[in-house]
Amino acid sequence: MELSELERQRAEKAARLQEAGVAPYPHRSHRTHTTVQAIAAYEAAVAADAAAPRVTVAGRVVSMRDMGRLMFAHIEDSSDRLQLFIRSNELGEDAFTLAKRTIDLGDFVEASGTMVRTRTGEISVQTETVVMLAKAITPLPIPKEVEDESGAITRFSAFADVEERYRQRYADLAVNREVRDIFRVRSRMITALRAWLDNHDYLEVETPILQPIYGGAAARPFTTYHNQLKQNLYLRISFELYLKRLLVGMYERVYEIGRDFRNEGVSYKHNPEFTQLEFYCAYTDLFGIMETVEQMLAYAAEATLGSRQITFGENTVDLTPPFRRVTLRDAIRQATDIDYVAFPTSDSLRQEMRQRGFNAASDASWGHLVDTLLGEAEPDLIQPTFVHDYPVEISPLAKQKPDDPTHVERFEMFIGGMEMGNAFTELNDPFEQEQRFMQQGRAYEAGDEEAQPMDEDYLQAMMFGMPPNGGFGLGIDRLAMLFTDHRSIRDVLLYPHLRQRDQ
RNA sequence: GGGUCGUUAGCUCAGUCUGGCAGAGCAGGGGCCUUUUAAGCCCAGGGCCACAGGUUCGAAUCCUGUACGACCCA
Repeated sequence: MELSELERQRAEKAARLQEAGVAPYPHRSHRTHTTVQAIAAYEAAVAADAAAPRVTVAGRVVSMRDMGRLMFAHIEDSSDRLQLFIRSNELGEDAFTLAKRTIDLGDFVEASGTMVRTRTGEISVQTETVVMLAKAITPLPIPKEVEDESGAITRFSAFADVEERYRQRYADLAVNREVRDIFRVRSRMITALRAWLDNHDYLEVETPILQPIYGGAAARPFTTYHNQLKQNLYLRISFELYLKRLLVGMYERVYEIGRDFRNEGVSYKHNPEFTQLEFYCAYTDLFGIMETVEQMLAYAAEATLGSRQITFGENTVDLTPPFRRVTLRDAIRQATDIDYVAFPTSDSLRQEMRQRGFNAASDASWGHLVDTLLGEAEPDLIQPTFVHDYPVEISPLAKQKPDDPTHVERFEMFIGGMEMGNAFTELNDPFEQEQRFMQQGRAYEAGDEEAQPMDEDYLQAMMFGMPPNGGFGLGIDRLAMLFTDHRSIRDVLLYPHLRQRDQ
């Protein structure tokens, strides 16, 4: 390890401790109270007119004010901050000097003493012993901050470099408490979704991440190789086909929460690996799924945030059922004035789009052009909206509408101007499914790299009989963006993908 | 993939337009201080100005390219 000047100074302090017979990295802590518990214990003692409690607290040193033979410091644990009131009177001359000379901002320490209120009124630990728990060598960019009467915190030169925050998330989390809260909300949200599904007789399952054939979504996969089997494998792009096989196996309600991988661009709403929730339910259809999703999301919002109204940027999103329903045709008509049904070939639709000033790639299929048009409508879909009835060309796993075989029973759900989920009345006719796969194969031959490959085993499963069912896939990261009011998927991923940097 | 902007001390940033000794606050080091909370005061440090090349007597600054990132567009 090559140490910087500041790191070298701190390493010397660790050595100084060792010389004084004190371990800079002792094995154990003897904490009796979290900072929140210590404060609560003091307030309870005051209320009961009892003696102030003795505590041992532990945490990271986040501020220090050296007054000579007296010093103030704040430590922070995962519950809160607490002031240490450290005097040579209590510690004794030698211990006080050692503490002063060896403790830096960022160190983990443990302090024992009696709870007191200082002259300015702050509840503190009147420290009798202070022990190093873990010496920090690299200085953390711990900002100075001031809290006003309303509790609002003003930060001075906070650690804010976005790239460094993502690359060294541990440092970001260590110094930016509000970042820690993002991932607490994310965790509570997933817990709530899981609880809702568990309480509605859904079985949580785990299906393969390494797959011999990828499928279930329109995306390019990551490819890997199994050395011993001498076989190419793909990282899954969705769980869909494996979950629906389980309905053949007589489970009626299944779900999985896990990671999907798509070999595509990185953006504020795309990461190469992302978390997905998919569930499938037998004996229901697209419209049953809509109601299920409404109930599940309303519950998740309430359980996570205590409200169905969610602040997202300048908007307030209301997750109270029912959600708005609009056909894809109407949504696109409203946003672009184009009725794509009137332009049933890629050439005619492309011409119409270009005439009206929209971008239309020359090599795009008709289905992709419709998808491009939907992109025009997307930013305005702020309140929860089920956009339903999709062209069959871009929906090879969904069942056709009984009265219109050019369209399928499918919806995409939009909230906050983002696509959040995708659902079908699932196709369970093996002969029709085979035709759809073959059509996808032709699309692939024509250059559509996102077309879905034939999956013989999936067809075999369906040949045994698959009950009618509906299914739904939800982008967990995007829902987390909504729940935490963040605009970039990177803000809700602990370790977002970044390009590798030299050194 | 294209465009715009950014990269200067451990952190947050000036300095770049108009080329001329590398700056501030915080953090760190030495000293003073027994009720502070962005504590205060005194002293002395700390730099591959992202990287490579070019122009120039002289480049953090101008030009070209590269890397990484942010935002916008596709």
